[in-house]
Parts: sequence; C-alpha cells; structure tokens
Amino acid sequence: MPKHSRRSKARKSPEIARGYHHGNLRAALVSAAIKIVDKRGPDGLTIRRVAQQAGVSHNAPYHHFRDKGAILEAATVSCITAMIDAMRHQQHKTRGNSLDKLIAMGVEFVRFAIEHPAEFRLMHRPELRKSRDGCCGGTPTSPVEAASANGRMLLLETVRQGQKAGEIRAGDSDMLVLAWWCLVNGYANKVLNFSHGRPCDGERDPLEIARDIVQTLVDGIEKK
Amino acid sequence: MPKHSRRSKARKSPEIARGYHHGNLRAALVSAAIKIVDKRGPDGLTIRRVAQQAGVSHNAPYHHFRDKGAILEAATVSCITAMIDAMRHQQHKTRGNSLDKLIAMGVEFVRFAIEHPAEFRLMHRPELRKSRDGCCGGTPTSPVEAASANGRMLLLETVRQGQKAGEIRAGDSDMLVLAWWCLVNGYANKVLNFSHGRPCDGERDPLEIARDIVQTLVDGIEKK
DNA sequence: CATCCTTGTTGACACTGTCAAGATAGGCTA
DNA sequence: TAGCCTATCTTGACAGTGTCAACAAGGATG
Repeated sequence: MPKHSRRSKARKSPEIARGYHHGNLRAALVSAAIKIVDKRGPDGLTIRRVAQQAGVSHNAPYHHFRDKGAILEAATVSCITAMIDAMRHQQHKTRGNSLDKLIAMGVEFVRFAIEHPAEFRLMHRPELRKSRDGCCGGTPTSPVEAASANGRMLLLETVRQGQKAGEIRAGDSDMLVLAWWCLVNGYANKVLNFSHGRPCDGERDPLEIARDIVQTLVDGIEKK
Repeated sequence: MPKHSRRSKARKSPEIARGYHHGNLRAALVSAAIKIVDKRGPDGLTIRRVAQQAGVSHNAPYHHFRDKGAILEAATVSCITAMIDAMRHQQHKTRGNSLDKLIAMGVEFVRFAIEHPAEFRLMHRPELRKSRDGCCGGTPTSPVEAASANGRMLLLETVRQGQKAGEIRAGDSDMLVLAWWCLVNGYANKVLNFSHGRPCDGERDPLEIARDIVQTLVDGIEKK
C-alpha cells in the first residue's frame, strides 16, 4: 500500500529541489526542530517529534543526521546565523560612531534572545561544541563554533574601526570584544533564566537596561 | 527476605541522624546527584542512577522529591550556596577597597565555574526557576531564586560600601551589580561552553583574563 | 499489643534514542 | 527497454527513561 503519497510539489521543477522522496528532508527537519524548540523548549525536542512534524517516520532523520545531537547542532547553527544577521543589520543601519554601533548591536542581541528564548538557549548547549581541537583563535572545527566565529569577527571589525577612528582606546581588541560579548550574553541569560522574562529592575524595558549596561562598558573603553 | 540490611551506622546514636530506613536519604540523594552531574554532566543525571548511587530502589527518591526536576533543583541550590560561600570568603579576605573586592569576587566566581563546570551549568537550567510570581526585586518564590538572591545581596553590599566610601561612582547600585554579574557570568559561560575550558586568548590563564575583564568594568564605574 | 504514617520496594506503562532489516524509487549500465 | 545500485524512507525491535500504582517494612503513637 502506498502509504506515503507525498504531495507531488515541484517534482520535476528545474529548481534546486533535488532529493528523492521528500523534497529535501534535511531542511524540513531543521525547521521542524526549531519550531518545536520554540514551542516546547530544548528539552521538549525529540527525534520522533521532529520526524512527525516533518511528516516522516520516526527513523527517517537518521539518514540525514548521525544522532539527536546532530539535529540540535544544525538547528543551532541556523539560529546563530539568524542572530548574527540581525546584528549585522544593526551595525549597518546605525548612524554614529563605533561606540553607538556596539551599543545598538548589544541591544539587538538581547532583543533576539527575548524574542526567541528557546532558540537562544539552544546556543548555549555545551554538548554541541564537542570538537576536539581548535580554540577561538585557531580554526574552529565544529559547525557551531564556525558560526559563532562569524559573530566574533563582526564585533572585532567594529571595535577595530573604532580604534582606528580614535573612538575606542587602543589595546587588545580581542579583550574588548570578549568583554562586550560576556556582558551582553550574560545579561540576556539573566533576563531569560533568572527573571521569567522580566528584568531585575522593576518595570523598566529590558532593552533599555541592556543599553545602559553596554553603556557602562563603553564608558570603560572609550578613549578619553 | 530482609534484602536491605543497610549498614547499621549510627542507628540509635544521639546525633541528628534521624530518618527511618536509610539514615537520611534526602541528603544522600542530593550529594549523589551532584557527584553524577560532576562525572557525566547534567544530562547524564537520571533518577534511577541517583537512586542506585545512594543504594536504594529506583522509586525511593519519589518520597523525597516531587520529580526529577526537584532533585536537580535541590542539587542546584546546594551548588549555588557553595559558590556564594566561596565569594563571601574572598570578600572578607581581600585587603583593599571595594573595587579590589569586586575583582577578587569575580575571579573567584570564574574559578568556581572552572573547577566545577557541571555544577556551574546546573545553575543555568531555566527549568529550575519555574516559580510563578516574584521577581528579583520581590520575594523570590523558588528555592533556587532565593539562593541566588543571597549572592546578589553580597554584591550589593560591596557596591554600596564602595559608594559610601567614595570609591565607586554614585547612582544605581542595582545596575552596577547587574553589570558585574552579567559580565562575570558571561565570561564563565564563555570559558566553559565556547572554548573547551580554554580562554579565547591563546595560552593566558582564564583567571587572569577574568581579572582584566572585571577591571574593564571597574574602570567604567570607578569614581574619578 | 494494635494501628497509622513515613519510608522503601516491586511491577507496570508510555515514551525515548538507536540499531537492524526490509521496502521504495530514481539513476545507472547494458 | 531491462535490471541492478544506492540513497532514502519504513517497520520492528530493544534497553533505558520518568512516573504511577500497589504493596511491604518498621518506627511512632495509642
């Protein structure tokens, strides 16, 4: 019995749409995974649910991903990339000097975390970064680290432009990027994990607080 | 058949050692949980393993904890308390002004995270903070939040002392504590999750980097 | 003593990740 | 065209999981 008479969309279209039975399952699985993570949290994601959401049997994913971790990894890379794109957009959009850009990017970081909490938490699953060798400085080996490195580059570029323009104090730009990242990421974590979405400070807008916090750092790195 | 002829240690000793069959299982389960988390990570913790490690049947824990999350919660509270104690010790030990104390406490925070990575990660499981109402400012409702609040108080106290002594710029002390926490916690996360225990910056000691990063913040809050 | 309630046990259930083996179908050589 | 190959997907099975229900043990209390 031909149980799976999948909709025959774009069967022989000249478009990329290759793939055998499904169209391309791999992408469908990744987006299903993100959808599930958004709705039920990272722990609510099961291979079987992903498969069901994509309309395939519970074992189909194993032909595209080594194991559950590999699905999570692919979903994470997708989320990180989306976040970096959003920050890059802010970087371009913001008028003003490099310090203004750093603040805007920090706010965007926090906004993304608040709007996509489950996806943001996905980025912090340490089990996704198992690659044996290679550190931040070296060549990243896991896809997740590779994606993260893009974000770091974006920031580094901004800081160095600021240093060249005399807006940011000279010195170790890596350190400044690290401090920015720690602060912003730390705040996003705080908002998400410790306050049920509300900031510590009563009724103030978390994004406003994020701006103030980054400003505090900027006060420390600004060239006087 | 009396299968469980537990060692009869302190059966009728006048010490606290109350409890019915086991001695006191609750504490044994918590410490077993921490041991397992340390060895196999948070995801390696299963109720059945905890029970086995404590030498009881797979369902015994349910008489002390509502569900798996409750065990994790208790273990987390224990870890948070230990970390705060370590920071408090640094606060007292450090000679120098409040800025020095803040730096020392930040380094201690990172040291704890590096030395107890699994326990540290435990503190960031959002599913442990389910309490319905109550924010940082209000009365914390979950045990984990209550424990965290102690750490916040410790920092707040340090910052306010510094402000009173004219070492730290006046203003919103809550905000400064928040910035400190975000930065330090963000860095600890970075070291643990993104670099396999090694800092971004080549071969430098993570604790040294932690010191520099907090110093960057301190530069921003110091009263000039 | 008998009784109760806390603590612990065994047994069962649905659900999980993953392995193994079979089915399907497009692309290949002949 | 026929027939095989291989990637893809399915069904079936297994051990391990969290949790519920029912039962047993044994201090506490009368």
